[in-house]
Amino acid sequence: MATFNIGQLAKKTQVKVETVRYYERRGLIPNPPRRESGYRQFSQIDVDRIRFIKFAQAIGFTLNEIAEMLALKVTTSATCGDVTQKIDEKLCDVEDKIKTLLRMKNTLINLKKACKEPDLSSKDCPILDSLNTEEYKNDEKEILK
Amino acid sequence: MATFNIGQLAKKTQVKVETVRYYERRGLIPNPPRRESGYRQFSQIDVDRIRFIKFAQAIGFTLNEIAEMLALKVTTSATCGDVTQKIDEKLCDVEDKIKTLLRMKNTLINLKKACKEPDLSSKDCPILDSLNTEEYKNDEKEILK
DNA sequence: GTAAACCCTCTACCTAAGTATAGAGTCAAG
DNA sequence: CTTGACTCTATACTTAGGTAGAGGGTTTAC
Repeated sequence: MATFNIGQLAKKTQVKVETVRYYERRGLIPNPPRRESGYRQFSQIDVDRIRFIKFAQAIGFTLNEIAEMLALKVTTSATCGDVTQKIDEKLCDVEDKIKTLLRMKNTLINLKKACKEPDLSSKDCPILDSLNTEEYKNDEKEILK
Repeated sequence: MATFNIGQLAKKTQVKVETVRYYERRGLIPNPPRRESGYRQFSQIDVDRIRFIKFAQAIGFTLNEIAEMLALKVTTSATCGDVTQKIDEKLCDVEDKIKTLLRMKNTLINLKKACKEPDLSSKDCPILDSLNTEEYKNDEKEILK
């Protein structure tokens, strides 16, 4: 089985060398065997593992959550349902974030409408002006509810 | 004009005392006058300022960006257009984030579909199993593009 | 056989937005 | 006049996910 050094692993996975060592410290990849010199020896399994980590990150999992999922893999009593439960939790997170961002978007659009005259001096800008008035507070309540 | 201590300001704005001092250090609120004892004296203006900061944060601006906007207020040459430009930039940020989250959501839904049998042992879970196969990599490309 | 490129550990640093703590001084009520 | 609540500064710590550098050893190609 082909083995390679940390630099080659980093290249294959598009990750920095320091990041690989960081993942090892965090327990996200197993402690690799070492050569006489102390050089780490990696294999294809580690490549797959790091790609999995990067994929899971890209869909919104944190490294802690990824560690939990990887732990499931070695817990023989864990079921497929344990994994789908984590997916469901993450789905809720993602949906909440989307809702919040949509509310932000609406508020920004409303602010923009309120501020249509590009040549008004900043003194007269309704947004900066709101610092001295109560006007934006409706939006504030809107966004926080 | 009524003045009050930092604790009262914090209460009115639902912010921690340390956070008020932090905002002062960051230049987000002006250095307040002090009593003989060194106690800070705040007024309604500071209440409004902190509420503005919290509002702007809630719609996605960072403290640095908020500082920039506050700086516009004192730059007499700044126009209302300068503010709408910042709003537009933030609108793009927010829209990008929404797009990314929607892609994440789709991928999560697809993963969930792939993993329908709640009683399969984790050995057979298609997601954890993907660690040893190439299967999830299509999703990976999907999400990264 | 030597120089470049690589690897090792350990420690510190980065962003963002605070939060916490120690040790000291101040204020208000009883 | 004392006690408890408040405030002051300064410094360090937090989370998350890395990144950077110092000071050394190793490997490889010419």
